Amino acid sequence: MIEVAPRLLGAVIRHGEVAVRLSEVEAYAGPDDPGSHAYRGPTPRNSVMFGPAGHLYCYFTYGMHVCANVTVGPADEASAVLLRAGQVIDGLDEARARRPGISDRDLARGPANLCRALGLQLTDNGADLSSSPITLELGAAAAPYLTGPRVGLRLAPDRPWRFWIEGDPTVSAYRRSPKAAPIGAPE
DNA sequence: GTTGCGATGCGCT
DNA sequence: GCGCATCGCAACA
Repeated sequence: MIEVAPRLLGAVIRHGEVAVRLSEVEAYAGPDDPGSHAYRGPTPRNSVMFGPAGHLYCYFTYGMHVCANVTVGPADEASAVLLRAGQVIDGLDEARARRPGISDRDLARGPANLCRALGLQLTDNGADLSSSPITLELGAAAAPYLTGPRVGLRLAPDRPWRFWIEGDPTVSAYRRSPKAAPIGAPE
């Protein structure tokens, strides 16, 4: 499933008028990954992760933000890819209206911002990407990409499971969680 | 340019 | 009750 994550780079997620070409994603590998929501087994919140691939897992965090993942593995693997950033390539006017005062580059820069630009909400949790108003079109060819540590996690931040398109200005700034262990510390 | 911190509410222990 | 896969602003360099 880690191999699948970079294939989402360059893919286009579309919700109504607005489309975003993904420039940055982050992989979460189910029950064996301390950083994953699925780490402690199925709960009502993460149940979509334990379902089939090709569905949207949306969750609410920090009292105000929504983030979105795409489930990618077999149902029992509970793996998903967090959509971290991208470029708005369609529906620019609507995306701007949702995020007044924000530059075009930053409209979908960061996982919560991406959801706001696309208009994704908690009610979109579980959406089937093959038959819903939300669709995902995979890119024809993989873009050159880089990998590095994951953003914002307290646990297991150093697994190099963040993927981004080299040189793309819409990739979010890397910030390590202040509560994460020092770089290179054992998990 | 970077770093620090408050906002805000739900899921889980 | 506590922690959080975040963001944006204020302060500093």
